[in-house]
Amino acid sequence: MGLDDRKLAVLRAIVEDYVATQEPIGSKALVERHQLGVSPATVRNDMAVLEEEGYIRQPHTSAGRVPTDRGYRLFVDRLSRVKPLSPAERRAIERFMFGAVDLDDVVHRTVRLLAQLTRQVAVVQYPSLARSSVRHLELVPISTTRLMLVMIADTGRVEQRLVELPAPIPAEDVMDLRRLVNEKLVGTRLSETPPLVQALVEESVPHLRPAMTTLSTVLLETLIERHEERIALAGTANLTRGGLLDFQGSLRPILEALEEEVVMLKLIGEAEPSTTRVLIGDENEIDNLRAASVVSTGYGPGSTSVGGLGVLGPTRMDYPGTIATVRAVARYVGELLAQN
Amino acid sequence: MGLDDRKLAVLRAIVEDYVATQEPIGSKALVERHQLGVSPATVRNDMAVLEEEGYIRQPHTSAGRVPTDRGYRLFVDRLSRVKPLSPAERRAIERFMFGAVDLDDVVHRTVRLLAQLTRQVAVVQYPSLARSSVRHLELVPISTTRLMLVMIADTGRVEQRLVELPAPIPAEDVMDLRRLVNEKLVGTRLSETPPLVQALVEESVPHLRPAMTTLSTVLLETLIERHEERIALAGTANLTRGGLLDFQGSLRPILEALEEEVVMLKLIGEAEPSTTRVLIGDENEIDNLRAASVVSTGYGPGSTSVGGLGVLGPTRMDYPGTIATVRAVARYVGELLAQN
DNA sequence: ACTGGCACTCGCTACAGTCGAGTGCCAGCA
DNA sequence: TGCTGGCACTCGACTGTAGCGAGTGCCAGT
Repeated sequence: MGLDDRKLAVLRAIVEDYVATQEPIGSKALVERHQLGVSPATVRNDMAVLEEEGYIRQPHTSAGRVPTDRGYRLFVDRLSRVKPLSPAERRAIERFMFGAVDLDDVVHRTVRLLAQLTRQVAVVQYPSLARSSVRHLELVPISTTRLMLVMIADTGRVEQRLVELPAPIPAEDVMDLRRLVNEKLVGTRLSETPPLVQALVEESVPHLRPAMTTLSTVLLETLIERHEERIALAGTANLTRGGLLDFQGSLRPILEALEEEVVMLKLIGEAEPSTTRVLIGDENEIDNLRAASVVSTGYGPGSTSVGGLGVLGPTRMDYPGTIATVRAVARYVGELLAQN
Repeated sequence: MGLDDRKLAVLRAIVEDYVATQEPIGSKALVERHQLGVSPATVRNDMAVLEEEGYIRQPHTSAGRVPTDRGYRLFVDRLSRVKPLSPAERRAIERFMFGAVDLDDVVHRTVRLLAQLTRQVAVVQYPSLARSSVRHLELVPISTTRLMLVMIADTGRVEQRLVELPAPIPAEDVMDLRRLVNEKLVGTRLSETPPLVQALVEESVPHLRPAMTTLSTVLLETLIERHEERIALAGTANLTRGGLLDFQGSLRPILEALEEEVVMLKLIGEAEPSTTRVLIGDENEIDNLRAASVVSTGYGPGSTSVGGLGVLGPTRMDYPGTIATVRAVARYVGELLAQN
C-alpha cells in the first residue's frame, strides 16, 4: 500500500492550495485548479487513503481536507523543490544590508530583513561566543578597586563586565594584568579557554595573584558560562496575519516562547550552514509551539557555523519560499562576516 | 457646571469596577458594590451627566457604562492615590535585581521585572549616550587598515564600531591616536563632544591627520547621531490577556508600534525621574496606540535622568498600581546605577 | 433633591429551517 | 482492476424569529 504518484500529486496540490487560500480543500476544487486528469470521485478515493495514512484530515465531517503536520513533512521532504529567489528579493537583501557598520547593526538588519521577506517572525542568534575566539581583552580602571573588563571576539562581538577587586591595585598592575591576559588568551577559541585561564592564575606572580584570581572568575563566569548567547527578534506583528485562524486562536503561548531566549536558542542554534532544518508543528519539543513551524539554519564566515538564524510561523506556511529565503540570508550574512 | 463629589465618586466607582471586571457597569450593580448612600435612579441621573460631559459612554443603548479616555484621565488626575507597594512586591524587586553583573544584565532584568509586576508590556531605554560621558576609548587594531573603536560610557554602556582607515597605519600611531582621543574626550558629556572631536582633527600632527579624520567621522556618526538609543522589551505575551477585548480585537498595530524603536523612545524617553507620565488612549500621538495607555518615567543615578522606562497596556488598566510599580522600579534602578 | 415605578431598548441566546459544499459508497464501464 | 458518474447523506454556515433580562430614561411623588 504505497502512495502512488497521483496520490502524492494530490497531497502536493492540497498543501499548495491550502497554504494559499487557508481554506479546506475539496475534491472538486482540486481537479478544477490542477491538471490531475482524473475526476473528483477518484481524487476522493485518494484522499480517503491519504487521510487513513495521516497526511490530511477533515476539520469536520462535510468539509474539505487540510494537511496534517505529517502531511507537511512529506511535502517538504519529497514533494517540493526550494524556490529560487526572485531578483527583487536578491536586490532587497543587498539593499537592506548595505552599509551595516558593526555587528549589532548587522544582526539587527538581518533579523528585520528576514521578517520582512518571509513575512514571519524572525530570530537571529548573535555569533556564539563559544565558537568565537578572543581578539582582544581590555581592562579599564573605574576606581582603584574596580575594573571594566571588555572582550572583543573575532566575530565582532563585544562583551563587557565589571570586576570587583579584593584590594586596591595600582595602575601598573592593571597594565601587567592586561598584558598577561592578552598574551595568553588572544587567538584562543572561547570553548578552549577555561584551562588557559586556570593556568594564568597559577603562573602569575604573587602580588598579582589576588587580582588575577578575581579576574579569572569573572572571565570564566561571564564569558563562558553565563548569558553568552543572545538573540534578536523581529516581525512579531506578522503573527497576527491570517486572522486568528493560525495558532488556534491564541498568540499567547507563541509570544511566551519567543521571549524565552533559551527556548529560541535551542530551536535555531544548532545547524551547520548549508543544512536547513525544518520543524513542523508537533515535531517541535516545546509545547507552546505545537501550532508553529520553524525553519532555521546556521551561518558563519566559512563553512563552520558561528550562530543560527531562522523564522517561525504557522504550520501553514510557504515552506519552499521560506527555506529559500532563510538560506539566502544566512549565506549573505556569512559573506558579510567573512569580510571582517 | 461642575461635578459634585458624588458624581466624582460614581466615576471613580465605575473606573474601579470596570478595570476589575472588564464589563460595562450598570447603576444597580454600582450601588450594590459601593456605599454611595443613594438609589440606582439617582446614580443614573449622575451617569447621564457624566456621559454628557464625555467621561463615560455606553457601548450600546441598553448596556452599562464604560469610562472614556477622558474619564480615565480625570480618574488618574484627581480620583486616585498612588497605591503603596506591597512588601511582597518590594521583596520581588530586590530578589529579581540581586546579582546583576553588568549594564546589559541590569536592563534585561529590569524590563522583565516590570513586565512581571505590572503584567503588561515593559519597555526600558538603555542609558542615553547623549546624557552619558566618556569614561574610556579603546582602539584595537584588526588589520593594518582597520581598527575597532570601543567606547565605554560612565553609565556602563559600551559601544563598538569598525573604523576603515584610508591608509595602513603603524602600531605606534594607533597608540598615539588612542592617547590623543582619550586625553581630549574622557570625562566629556557626549552631547558636548562634537566640537571637541572637531578640534582633535585640527590639532593633530600632519602624519596622523588622515587617520584622525576618519576616526572623528566615525565617532561623530555612530556615537552621537546614529543608533545611540536602544531599548529592551518584555512581556508582549501580556497583551493577550483579557481575551481580545482590549485593543479592539487586533494586536497588530500594537505589535508593530512596539517594534519601532523610535516610536517607543518618543513614548518613554523624555521624563525626569520622580515625575511620572501617563498617556491615555487618544492622548497618544501614535495612531497605532490609540487603544493603549503608557505609564513612563525617567531613571538615573541622581536626580537627572539618563533614560526612560515604562509599561504599555490597555486603557483599561490599574493606573494607581501600575504607576506605583513603575516609580518603584525606576527608583531602584537609579540606586543600582549610582553604585557604579 | 432624591426615589420608586414603569415602559422601552437592544444585545444575547436558543431554536428551527434552509442552503450548499463536500463526502462515502456503489453500480457500471473500459 | 481502476476510474467514473450518480446519489443519498452529513453538517457547518447563515437567516429569521422569539423570549429574556440588564439597563436605561422619564416622570410623578415625597
